Amino acid sequence: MALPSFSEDFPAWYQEVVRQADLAENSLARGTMVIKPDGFAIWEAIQAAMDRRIKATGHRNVYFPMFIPARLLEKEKEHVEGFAPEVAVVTHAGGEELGEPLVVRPTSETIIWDTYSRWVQSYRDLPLLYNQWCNIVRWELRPRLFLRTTEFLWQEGHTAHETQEEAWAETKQMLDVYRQVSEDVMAMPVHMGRKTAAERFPGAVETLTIEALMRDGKALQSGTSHYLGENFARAYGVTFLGRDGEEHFPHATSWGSTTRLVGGLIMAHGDQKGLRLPPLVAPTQVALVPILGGDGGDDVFRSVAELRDEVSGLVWRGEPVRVLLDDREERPGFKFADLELRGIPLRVDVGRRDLDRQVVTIVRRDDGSKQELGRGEVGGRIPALLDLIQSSLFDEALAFRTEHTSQVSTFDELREVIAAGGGFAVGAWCGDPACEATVKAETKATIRFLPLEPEDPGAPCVVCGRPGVDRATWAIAY
RNA sequence: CGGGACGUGGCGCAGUUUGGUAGCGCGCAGCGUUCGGGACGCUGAGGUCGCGGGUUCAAAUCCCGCCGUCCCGACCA
Repeated sequence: MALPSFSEDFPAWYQEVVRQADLAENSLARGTMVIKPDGFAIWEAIQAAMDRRIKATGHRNVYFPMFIPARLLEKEKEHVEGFAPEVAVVTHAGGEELGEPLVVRPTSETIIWDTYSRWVQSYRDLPLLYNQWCNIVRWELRPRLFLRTTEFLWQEGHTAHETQEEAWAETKQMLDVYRQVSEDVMAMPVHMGRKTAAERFPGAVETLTIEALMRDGKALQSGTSHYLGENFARAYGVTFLGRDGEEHFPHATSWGSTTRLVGGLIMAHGDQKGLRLPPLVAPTQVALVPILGGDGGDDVFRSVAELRDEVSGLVWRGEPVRVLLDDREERPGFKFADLELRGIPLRVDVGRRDLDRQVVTIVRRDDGSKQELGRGEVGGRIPALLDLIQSSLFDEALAFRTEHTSQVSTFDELREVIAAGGGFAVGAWCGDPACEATVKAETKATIRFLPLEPEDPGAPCVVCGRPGVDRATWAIAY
């Protein structure tokens, strides 16, 4: 496979690597994908880390149905401005006509808030802190494996609170959970910020986002957390009797992260040889390659099998080290290239020459460096090397982001940054959606985020020259 | 839904202009030589040429209709 350079052909590189590394493939149904075992293992690792943190912040998991009565959507359309999802209507199932048409949920607010109306009566019932792991269907005209598909897996949290302050704190708290998983687990640095009205989730009062930078200079929205105000409570008639004896609407939040994170992971770390997986999410952390040439292959193989048993007994960050003995009937050179394509963090080569000298060769995927270790010390070194790779990938991605972030003070400068291969362009904005739209129309760049709290940029708007009211970060987005 | 390309073994393609026995590379199977950075030789399996109709002695090739896929826009996490 010829790996294109990032700047020229990154999406092609991406699709090709996803396919060859055997993570996912297009399904027969347009726009849907099959997630293959290694791709799913990466998702499971992200999911497990996310789920732990969601539970640690006091939330419990529930499940709401995927198919909901069509009439519920009508209710929501009446009350929530801009909410007009196109949905799949199901009239038959299991060979029978349904008594009333169902729709595939576009988002779950509808069924959840209809349910919450029956769960809430008093301030004593609040807060409701619920999360669900499920799949969701949205018609995407131009699918890209993991990044944009018709069906995807996600987590969505839906909470109801007594006060605005509490709901807003929840919104920010869950955004920080997303930041933690992205940075600490996936080694993918993200910015936390606030969306402009144009980019906001319909029905939300405020949408917060984490934005990551991919290696082709495009931004990826990797998770969102919404403060919904009283909008959904009003739409579904959810009220509670407050401490003051009066009837109130609860303040709501919702937040979600998806299998898109797997796509972000691939594009944040990948290089021209393929994937580079952070050890914490790598389905295989250490690959052992026996080099069997000539005589004495049996001895080499026996030695590698012993090493496999030793390494699989190691514990790294609370879990057994995931090790693979690559006993495929292929030449070593093929295996080296293939294991690199799959992004396996560490590779250990053992051949006749090593065996004679009681050493092994250990190779890091992140920087390609090789070192010789004594056969007896290799096991002891592996946890420290996994730590090093985990942190190096983060540092490298952070350095990349810093290099690809520019301060701009004029529209020309903004245009130049976007045209010159992308990255983030940071500058003053007057707050007028018209200026935002102008930039989008002329450069395709959008405001990815504003600071969590409005910040006086102390400079005129990059677009129109009127006084700036906020500091905006522009980029081309996936 | 607008603009553009393309449908030929599992994958990638040639062949279509000018109709005449369906080919190449990769992959796959067997055997042998190899094995420290994507090996090589020999043998072999695998295709109603997207679907339907028409023209013709003869259609992957020409004509008509349909279906599907991909790329660029709009939409989106």
